[in-house]
Amino acid sequence: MSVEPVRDRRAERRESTKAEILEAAWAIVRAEGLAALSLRDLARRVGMQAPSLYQYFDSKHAIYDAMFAQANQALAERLSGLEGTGNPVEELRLAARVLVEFSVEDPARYQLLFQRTIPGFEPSPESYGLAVELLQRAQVLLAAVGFDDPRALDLWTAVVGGLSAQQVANEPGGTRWVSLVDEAVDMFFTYMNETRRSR
Amino acid sequence: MSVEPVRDRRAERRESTKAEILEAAWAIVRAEGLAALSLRDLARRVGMQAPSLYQYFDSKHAIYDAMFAQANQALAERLSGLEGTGNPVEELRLAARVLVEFSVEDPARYQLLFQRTIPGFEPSPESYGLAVELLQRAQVLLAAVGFDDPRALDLWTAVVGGLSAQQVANEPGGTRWVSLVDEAVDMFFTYMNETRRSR
DNA sequence: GTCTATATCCAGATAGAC
DNA sequence: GTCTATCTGGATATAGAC
Repeated sequence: MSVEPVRDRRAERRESTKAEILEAAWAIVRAEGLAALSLRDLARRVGMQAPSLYQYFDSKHAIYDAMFAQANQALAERLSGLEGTGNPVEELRLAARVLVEFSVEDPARYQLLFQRTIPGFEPSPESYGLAVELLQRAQVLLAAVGFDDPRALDLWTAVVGGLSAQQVANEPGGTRWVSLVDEAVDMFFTYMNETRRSR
Repeated sequence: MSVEPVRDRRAERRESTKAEILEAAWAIVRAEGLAALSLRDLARRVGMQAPSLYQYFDSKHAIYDAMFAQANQALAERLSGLEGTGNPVEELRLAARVLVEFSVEDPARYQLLFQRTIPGFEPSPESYGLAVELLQRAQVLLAAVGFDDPRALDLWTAVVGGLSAQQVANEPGGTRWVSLVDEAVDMFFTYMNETRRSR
Protein backbone atom coordinates (compact mmCIF):
# COMPACT_ATOMS: atom_id res chain seq x y z
CA MET A 1 0.00 0.00 0.00
CA SER A 2 1.12 3.50 -0.77
CA VAL A 3 1.53 6.00 2.01
CA GLU A 4 -1.21 8.64 2.15
CA PRO A 5 0.25 11.96 3.24
CA VAL A 6 -1.82 13.75 5.88
CA ARG A 7 -1.41 17.09 4.23
CA ASP A 8 -1.54 17.84 0.53
CA ARG A 9 0.80 20.76 0.23
CA ARG A 10 -0.12 21.27 -3.41
CA ALA A 11 -3.83 21.52 -2.61
CA GLU A 12 -3.10 23.85 0.29
CA ARG A 13 -1.10 26.15 -1.93
CA ARG A 14 -3.85 26.09 -4.50
CA GLU A 15 -6.53 27.01 -1.98
CA SER A 16 -4.36 29.77 -0.64
CA THR A 17 -3.93 31.21 -4.13
CA LYS A 18 -7.68 31.02 -4.74
CA ALA A 19 -8.26 32.90 -1.52
CA GLU A 20 -5.72 35.51 -2.57
CA ILE A 21 -7.49 35.96 -5.91
CA LEU A 22 -10.84 36.38 -4.20
CA GLU A 23 -9.42 38.93 -1.77
CA ALA A 24 -8.12 40.95 -4.71
CA ALA A 25 -11.49 40.63 -6.44
CA TRP A 26 -13.23 42.07 -3.37
CA ALA A 27 -10.81 44.98 -3.36
CA ILE A 28 -11.63 45.73 -6.98
CA VAL A 29 -15.41 45.60 -6.65
CA ARG A 30 -15.33 47.65 -3.47
CA ALA A 31 -13.31 50.33 -5.26
CA GLU A 32 -14.80 50.23 -8.76
CA GLY A 33 -18.21 48.67 -8.46
CA LEU A 34 -19.40 45.07 -8.73
CA ALA A 35 -19.77 45.10 -12.50
CA ALA A 36 -16.34 46.66 -13.03
CA LEU A 37 -14.45 43.48 -12.23
CA SER A 38 -12.13 42.54 -15.09
CA LEU A 39 -9.89 39.50 -15.30
CA ARG A 40 -6.91 41.47 -16.59
CA ASP A 41 -7.10 43.88 -13.68
CA LEU A 42 -7.63 41.05 -11.23
CA ALA A 43 -4.69 39.05 -12.59
CA ARG A 44 -2.40 42.06 -12.50
CA ARG A 45 -3.19 42.61 -8.83
CA VAL A 46 -2.09 39.12 -7.89
CA GLY A 47 0.96 39.20 -10.17
CA MET A 48 -0.39 36.94 -12.91
CA GLN A 49 -1.44 37.15 -16.52
CA ALA A 50 -5.18 36.89 -17.12
CA PRO A 51 -5.24 33.35 -18.58
CA SER A 52 -3.57 31.97 -15.47
CA LEU A 53 -6.71 32.73 -13.50
CA TYR A 54 -8.42 29.93 -15.39
CA GLN A 55 -6.27 27.48 -13.45
CA TYR A 56 -8.21 28.51 -10.36
CA PHE A 57 -11.66 29.46 -11.63
CA ASP A 58 -13.47 28.21 -14.71
CA SER A 59 -14.89 31.60 -15.62
CA LYS A 60 -15.58 35.06 -14.38
CA HIS A 61 -19.00 33.89 -13.24
CA ALA A 62 -17.29 31.19 -11.17
CA ILE A 63 -15.39 33.97 -9.40
CA TYR A 64 -18.64 35.82 -8.72
CA ASP A 65 -20.12 32.58 -7.44
CA ALA A 66 -17.24 32.01 -5.02
CA MET A 67 -17.63 35.60 -3.83
CA PHE A 68 -21.38 35.02 -3.41
CA ALA A 69 -20.64 32.00 -1.23
CA GLN A 70 -18.09 33.93 0.82
CA ALA A 71 -20.54 36.77 1.37
CA ASN A 72 -23.25 34.37 2.51
CA GLN A 73 -20.80 32.63 4.80
CA ALA A 74 -19.76 35.94 6.33
CA LEU A 75 -23.37 36.92 6.95
CA ALA A 76 -24.18 33.53 8.43
CA GLU A 77 -21.26 33.78 10.84
CA ARG A 78 -22.25 37.27 11.82
CA LEU A 79 -25.79 36.11 12.55
CA SER A 80 -24.85 32.92 14.39
CA GLY A 81 -22.61 34.93 16.70
CA LEU A 82 -25.66 36.36 18.44
CA GLU A 83 -27.92 33.41 19.25
CA GLY A 84 -29.47 32.44 22.50
CA THR A 85 -31.22 35.32 24.25
CA GLY A 86 -34.35 33.20 24.37
CA ASN A 87 -36.49 36.14 23.33
CA PRO A 88 -37.45 35.69 19.67
CA VAL A 89 -38.47 39.32 19.16
CA GLU A 90 -35.16 40.58 20.51
CA GLU A 91 -33.30 38.02 18.41
CA LEU A 92 -35.10 39.24 15.32
CA ARG A 93 -34.38 42.83 16.27
CA LEU A 94 -30.70 42.04 16.63
CA ALA A 95 -30.68 40.07 13.38
CA ALA A 96 -32.28 43.00 11.58
CA ARG A 97 -29.66 45.39 12.90
CA VAL A 98 -26.85 43.01 11.94
CA LEU A 99 -28.27 42.52 8.45
CA VAL A 100 -28.65 46.22 7.75
CA GLU A 101 -25.19 47.03 9.09
CA PHE A 102 -23.74 44.15 7.11
CA SER A 103 -25.39 45.49 3.96
CA VAL A 104 -24.18 49.02 4.50
CA GLU A 105 -20.59 48.25 5.28
CA ASP A 106 -19.98 46.86 1.78
CA PRO A 107 -22.43 47.97 -0.93
CA ALA A 108 -20.77 45.81 -3.59
CA ARG A 109 -21.23 42.75 -1.41
CA TYR A 110 -24.84 43.77 -0.77
CA GLN A 111 -25.42 44.11 -4.50
CA LEU A 112 -23.98 40.66 -5.16
CA LEU A 113 -26.00 39.00 -2.39
CA PHE A 114 -29.37 40.65 -2.71
CA GLN A 115 -29.78 42.14 -6.15
CA ARG A 116 -29.62 40.54 -9.58
CA THR A 117 -27.46 42.92 -11.54
CA ILE A 118 -24.78 40.80 -13.23
CA PRO A 119 -26.24 39.69 -16.57
CA GLY A 120 -26.23 35.94 -16.79
CA PHE A 121 -25.01 35.31 -13.25
CA GLU A 122 -27.00 32.92 -11.10
CA PRO A 123 -25.57 31.67 -7.82
CA SER A 124 -24.99 27.92 -7.80
CA PRO A 125 -27.44 25.80 -5.80
CA GLU A 126 -24.92 25.23 -2.99
CA SER A 127 -24.28 28.94 -2.64
CA TYR A 128 -27.97 29.69 -2.79
CA GLY A 129 -28.82 27.07 -0.20
CA LEU A 130 -27.04 29.02 2.50
CA ALA A 131 -29.21 32.04 1.78
CA VAL A 132 -32.34 29.91 2.11
CA GLU A 133 -31.14 28.68 5.52
CA LEU A 134 -30.86 32.23 6.80
CA LEU A 135 -34.44 32.92 5.72
CA GLN A 136 -35.65 29.79 7.48
CA ARG A 137 -34.15 30.97 10.75
CA ALA A 138 -36.18 34.15 10.55
CA GLN A 139 -39.22 32.01 9.78
CA VAL A 140 -38.64 29.90 12.88
CA LEU A 141 -38.23 32.95 15.12
CA LEU A 142 -41.40 34.52 13.77
CA ALA A 143 -43.31 31.30 14.29
CA ALA A 144 -42.04 31.22 17.88
CA VAL A 145 -44.00 34.42 18.52
CA GLY A 146 -47.07 33.02 16.82
CA PHE A 147 -46.64 34.47 13.35
CA ASP A 148 -46.42 31.41 11.17
CA ASP A 149 -48.20 32.87 8.16
CA PRO A 150 -45.67 32.99 5.29
CA ARG A 151 -46.95 36.46 4.56
CA ALA A 152 -45.58 37.59 7.91
CA LEU A 153 -42.11 36.51 6.79
CA ASP A 154 -42.54 38.32 3.48
CA LEU A 155 -43.57 41.51 5.27
CA TRP A 156 -40.60 41.13 7.61
CA THR A 157 -38.11 40.74 4.77
CA ALA A 158 -39.64 43.73 3.00
CA VAL A 159 -39.16 45.92 6.08
CA VAL A 160 -35.59 44.83 6.81
CA GLY A 161 -34.66 44.66 3.13
CA GLY A 162 -36.18 48.08 2.54
CA LEU A 163 -34.03 49.70 5.20
CA SER A 164 -30.91 48.13 3.68
CA ALA A 165 -31.86 49.01 0.12
CA GLN A 166 -32.59 52.65 0.91
CA GLN A 167 -29.43 53.09 2.93
CA VAL A 168 -27.19 51.49 0.31
CA ALA A 169 -28.78 53.25 -2.67
CA ASN A 170 -29.33 56.72 -1.27
CA GLU A 171 -26.73 57.31 1.40
CA PRO A 172 -24.03 54.63 1.23
CA GLY A 173 -21.95 54.65 4.36
CA GLY A 174 -24.47 56.79 6.23
CA THR A 175 -26.90 56.02 9.04
CA ARG A 176 -30.24 57.57 8.03
CA TRP A 177 -31.97 54.21 7.60
CA VAL A 178 -29.66 52.21 9.85
CA SER A 179 -30.86 54.32 12.75
CA LEU A 180 -34.46 53.43 11.91
CA VAL A 181 -34.04 49.71 12.54
CA ASP A 182 -35.46 49.76 16.05
CA GLU A 183 -38.43 51.88 15.03
CA ALA A 184 -39.10 49.63 12.03
CA VAL A 185 -39.00 46.51 14.19
CA ASP A 186 -41.38 48.14 16.67
CA MET A 187 -43.64 49.07 13.78
CA PHE A 188 -43.69 45.50 12.52
CA PHE A 189 -44.47 43.88 15.86
CA THR A 190 -46.93 46.55 16.95
CA TYR A 191 -48.94 45.86 13.83
CA MET A 192 -48.59 42.10 14.00
CA ASN A 193 -49.64 41.96 17.62
CA GLU A 194 -52.68 44.12 16.97
CA THR A 195 -53.94 42.18 13.97
CA ARG A 196 -53.34 38.91 15.78
CA ARG A 197 -55.46 40.16 18.65
CA SER A 198 -58.23 41.39 16.38
CA ARG A 199 -58.71 38.10 14.60
CA MET B 1 -37.02 89.37 -42.48
CA SER B 2 -36.79 85.70 -43.21
CA VAL B 3 -39.80 83.50 -42.81
CA GLU B 4 -39.67 81.26 -39.73
CA PRO B 5 -41.30 77.92 -40.46
CA VAL B 6 -43.74 76.79 -37.79
CA ARG B 7 -42.51 73.21 -37.90
CA ASP B 8 -38.96 72.03 -38.23
CA ARG B 9 -39.40 68.79 -40.11
CA ARG B 10 -35.73 67.92 -39.72
CA ALA B 11 -35.84 68.29 -35.95
CA GLU B 12 -39.05 66.30 -35.81
CA ARG B 13 -37.50 63.48 -37.74
CA ARG B 14 -34.47 63.57 -35.48
CA GLU B 15 -36.57 63.39 -32.33
CA SER B 16 -38.58 60.55 -33.79
CA THR B 17 -35.39 58.62 -34.52
CA LYS B 18 -34.10 59.23 -31.00
CA ALA B 19 -37.38 57.92 -29.62
CA GLU B 20 -37.09 54.86 -31.83
CA ILE B 21 -33.57 54.20 -30.58
CA LEU B 22 -34.70 54.49 -26.97
CA GLU B 23 -37.60 52.14 -27.60
CA ALA B 24 -35.18 49.56 -28.98
CA ALA B 25 -32.88 50.11 -26.00
CA TRP B 26 -35.76 49.34 -23.62
CA ALA B 27 -36.50 46.17 -25.53
CA ILE B 28 -32.90 45.05 -25.15
CA VAL B 29 -32.57 45.75 -21.42
CA ARG B 30 -35.93 44.15 -20.71
CA ALA B 31 -34.83 41.01 -22.51
CA GLU B 32 -31.13 40.83 -21.58
CA GLY B 33 -30.69 42.90 -18.45
CA LEU B 34 -29.83 46.52 -17.90
CA ALA B 35 -26.06 46.07 -18.09
CA ALA B 36 -26.28 43.98 -21.26
CA LEU B 37 -27.06 46.92 -23.52
CA SER B 38 -24.57 47.09 -26.39
CA LEU B 39 -24.40 49.69 -29.12
CA ARG B 40 -23.91 47.17 -31.91
CA ASP B 41 -27.01 45.27 -30.86
CA LEU B 42 -28.95 48.48 -30.42
CA ALA B 43 -27.94 49.82 -33.82
CA ARG B 44 -28.77 46.55 -35.51
CA ARG B 45 -32.27 46.64 -34.09
CA VAL B 46 -33.00 50.04 -35.57
CA GLY B 47 -31.34 49.21 -38.90
CA MET B 48 -28.20 51.27 -38.39
CA GLN B 49 -24.53 50.69 -37.92
CA ALA B 50 -23.20 51.39 -34.46
CA PRO B 51 -21.34 54.64 -35.21
CA SER B 52 -24.52 56.23 -36.54
CA LEU B 53 -25.95 56.19 -33.03
CA TYR B 54 -23.45 58.88 -32.16
CA GLN B 55 -25.45 61.26 -34.33
CA TYR B 56 -28.25 60.97 -31.78
CA PHE B 57 -26.51 60.32 -28.47
CA ASP B 58 -23.04 61.38 -27.38
CA SER B 59 -22.31 58.17 -25.55
CA LYS B 60 -23.81 55.04 -24.09
CA HIS B 61 -24.20 56.84 -20.77
CA ALA B 62 -26.21 59.52 -22.59
CA ILE B 63 -28.58 56.78 -23.70
CA TYR B 64 -28.90 55.50 -20.14
CA ASP B 65 -29.54 59.05 -19.00
CA ALA B 66 -32.31 59.54 -21.54
CA MET B 67 -33.82 56.23 -20.43
CA PHE B 68 -33.57 57.36 -16.81
CA ALA B 69 -35.46 60.54 -17.67
CA GLN B 70 -38.12 58.58 -19.58
CA ALA B 71 -38.60 56.21 -16.67
CA ASN B 72 -38.99 59.07 -14.22
CA GLN B 73 -41.42 60.76 -16.56
CA ALA B 74 -43.48 57.61 -16.87
CA LEU B 75 -43.64 57.19 -13.11
CA ALA B 76 -44.56 60.84 -12.61
CA GLU B 77 -47.40 60.54 -15.11
CA ARG B 78 -48.61 57.36 -13.49
CA LEU B 79 -48.65 59.06 -10.10
CA SER B 80 -50.22 62.33 -11.24
CA GLY B 81 -53.08 60.41 -12.82
CA LEU B 82 -54.48 59.63 -9.40
CA GLU B 83 -54.54 62.90 -7.48
CA GLY B 84 -57.42 64.52 -5.72
CA THR B 85 -59.22 62.16 -3.36
CA GLY B 86 -58.57 64.69 -0.60
CA ASN B 87 -57.59 61.90 1.79
CA PRO B 88 -53.80 61.94 2.20
CA VAL B 89 -53.60 58.44 3.65
CA GLU B 90 -55.57 56.98 0.76
CA GLU B 91 -53.48 58.97 -1.71
CA LEU B 92 -50.33 57.55 -0.17
CA ARG B 93 -51.78 54.06 -0.24
CA LEU B 94 -52.61 54.44 -3.90
CA ALA B 95 -49.20 55.92 -4.64
CA ALA B 96 -47.52 52.99 -2.89
CA ARG B 97 -49.51 50.51 -4.93
CA VAL B 98 -48.70 52.34 -8.14
CA LEU B 99 -45.00 52.54 -7.30
CA VAL B 100 -44.70 48.85 -6.47
CA GLU B 101 -46.64 47.81 -9.57
CA PHE B 102 -44.56 50.17 -11.69
CA SER B 103 -41.38 48.62 -10.28
CA VAL B 104 -42.52 45.09 -10.86
CA GLU B 105 -43.75 45.48 -14.39
CA ASP B 106 -40.24 46.29 -15.64
CA PRO B 107 -37.33 45.14 -13.45
CA ALA B 108 -34.72 46.69 -15.74
CA ARG B 109 -36.44 50.06 -15.46
CA TYR B 110 -36.62 49.60 -11.69
CA GLN B 111 -32.91 48.83 -11.60
CA LEU B 112 -32.08 51.94 -13.61
CA LEU B 113 -34.30 54.21 -11.51
CA PHE B 114 -33.65 52.99 -8.01
CA GLN B 115 -30.38 51.12 -7.88
CA ARG B 116 -26.84 52.19 -8.75
CA THR B 117 -25.54 49.31 -10.78
CA ILE B 118 -24.05 50.80 -13.96
CA PRO B 119 -20.41 51.62 -13.17
CA GLY B 120 -19.75 55.27 -13.86
CA PHE B 121 -23.35 56.20 -14.63
CA GLU B 122 -24.87 59.10 -12.73
CA PRO B 123 -28.19 60.58 -13.85
CA SER B 124 -27.90 64.17 -14.98
CA PRO B 125 -29.22 66.85 -12.58
CA GLU B 126 -32.33 67.46 -14.70
CA SER B 127 -33.20 63.78 -14.72
CA TYR B 128 -32.52 63.51 -11.03
CA GLY B 129 -34.61 66.57 -10.20
CA LEU B 130 -37.77 64.77 -11.26
CA ALA B 131 -37.08 61.99 -8.80
CA VAL B 132 -36.66 64.52 -6.00
CA GLU B 133 -40.03 66.05 -6.87
CA LEU B 134 -41.75 62.70 -6.45
CA LEU B 135 -40.24 62.33 -2.99
CA GLN B 136 -41.40 65.80 -2.03
CA ARG B 137 -44.98 64.93 -2.89
CA ALA B 138 -44.86 62.02 -0.47
CA GLN B 139 -43.38 64.38 2.11
CA VAL B 140 -46.27 66.84 1.63
CA LEU B 141 -48.88 64.11 1.96
CA LEU B 142 -47.28 62.77 5.13
CA ALA B 143 -47.12 66.25 6.60
CA ALA B 144 -50.82 66.68 5.81
CA VAL B 145 -51.55 63.87 8.28
CA GLY B 146 -49.26 65.37 10.85
CA PHE B 147 -46.09 63.38 10.20
CA ASP B 148 -43.60 66.07 9.26
CA ASP B 149 -40.57 64.41 10.83
CA PRO B 150 -38.13 63.58 7.99
CA ARG B 151 -37.65 60.22 9.65
CA ALA B 152 -41.28 59.44 8.91
CA LEU B 153 -40.56 59.92 5.21
CA ASP B 154 -37.47 57.70 5.46
CA LEU B 155 -39.47 54.95 7.14
CA TRP B 156 -42.17 55.30 4.49
CA THR B 157 -39.69 54.98 1.61
CA ALA B 158 -38.09 51.99 3.31
CA VAL B 159 -41.45 50.20 3.55
CA VAL B 160 -42.56 50.94 -0.01
CA GLY B 161 -39.07 50.48 -1.44
CA GLY B 162 -38.69 47.23 0.46
CA LEU B 163 -41.82 45.74 -1.07
CA SER B 164 -40.60 46.69 -4.54
CA ALA B 165 -37.08 45.44 -3.95
CA GLN B 166 -38.18 42.06 -2.61
CA GLN B 167 -40.70 41.52 -5.40
CA VAL B 168 -38.25 42.46 -8.15
CA ALA B 169 -35.31 40.51 -6.74
CA ASN B 170 -37.01 37.36 -5.52
CA GLU B 171 -40.09 36.83 -7.63
CA PRO B 172 -40.00 39.11 -10.68
CA GLY B 173 -43.39 39.25 -12.31
CA GLY B 174 -45.12 37.72 -9.30
CA THR B 175 -47.41 39.16 -6.66
CA ARG B 176 -46.10 37.93 -3.29
CA TRP B 177 -45.03 41.38 -2.14
CA VAL B 178 -47.35 43.37 -4.39
CA SER B 179 -50.25 41.85 -2.53
CA LEU B 180 -48.78 43.06 0.77
CA VAL B 181 -49.02 46.76 -0.09
CA ASP B 182 -52.28 47.38 1.78
CA GLU B 183 -51.07 45.53 4.85
CA ALA B 184 -47.76 47.38 4.81
CA VAL B 185 -49.51 50.75 4.54
CA ASP B 186 -51.79 49.79 7.43
CA MET B 187 -48.74 48.74 9.40
CA PHE B 188 -47.04 52.08 8.77
CA PHE B 189 -50.02 54.24 9.74
CA THR B 190 -51.05 52.07 12.68
CA TYR B 191 -47.61 52.56 14.15
CA MET B 192 -47.37 56.24 13.28
CA ASN B 193 -50.76 57.00 14.78
CA GLU B 194 -49.92 55.17 17.97
CA THR B 195 -46.60 56.83 18.54
CA ARG B 196 -48.12 60.21 17.73
CA ARG B 197 -50.77 59.61 20.37
CA SER B 198 -48.28 58.46 22.96
CA ARG B 199 -46.07 61.54 22.69
C1' DG C 1 -26.17 65.02 -42.55
C1' DT C 2 -25.85 60.21 -42.62
C1' DC C 3 -23.66 56.49 -43.93
C1' DT C 4 -19.50 52.76 -44.50
C1' DA C 5 -15.04 51.55 -43.34
C1' DT C 6 -11.61 51.43 -40.29
C1' DA C 7 -8.54 51.92 -36.22
C1' DT C 8 -7.57 51.49 -31.32
C1' DC C 9 -8.36 49.68 -27.05
C1' DC C 10 -10.17 46.47 -23.81
C1' DA C 11 -13.07 42.46 -22.56
C1' DG C 12 -13.56 37.04 -21.73
C1' DA C 13 -11.83 32.89 -23.20
C1' DT C 14 -8.86 29.11 -25.43
C1' DA C 15 -4.62 26.73 -27.46
C1' DG C 16 -0.40 25.33 -26.88
C1' DA C 17 4.72 26.24 -25.72
C1' DC C 18 7.73 25.69 -21.84
C1' DG D 1 1.32 26.27 -13.43
C1' DT D 2 2.36 30.20 -15.97
C1' DC D 3 3.22 32.10 -20.00
C1' DT D 4 2.53 34.08 -25.11
C1' DA D 5 -0.36 34.27 -28.89
C1' DT D 6 -4.75 34.57 -30.55
C1' DC D 7 -9.91 34.42 -31.17
C1' DT D 8 -14.28 36.94 -30.86
C1' DG D 9 -16.59 40.89 -29.94
C1' DG D 10 -17.92 45.53 -27.64
C1' DA D 11 -16.81 50.73 -26.89
C1' DT D 12 -15.13 54.75 -28.78
C1' DA D 13 -13.63 57.70 -32.36
C1' DT D 14 -12.28 59.40 -36.99
C1' DA D 15 -11.93 59.57 -42.19
C1' DG D 16 -14.15 60.00 -46.08
C1' DA D 17 -17.95 58.52 -49.59
C1' DC D 18 -22.42 60.12 -51.08
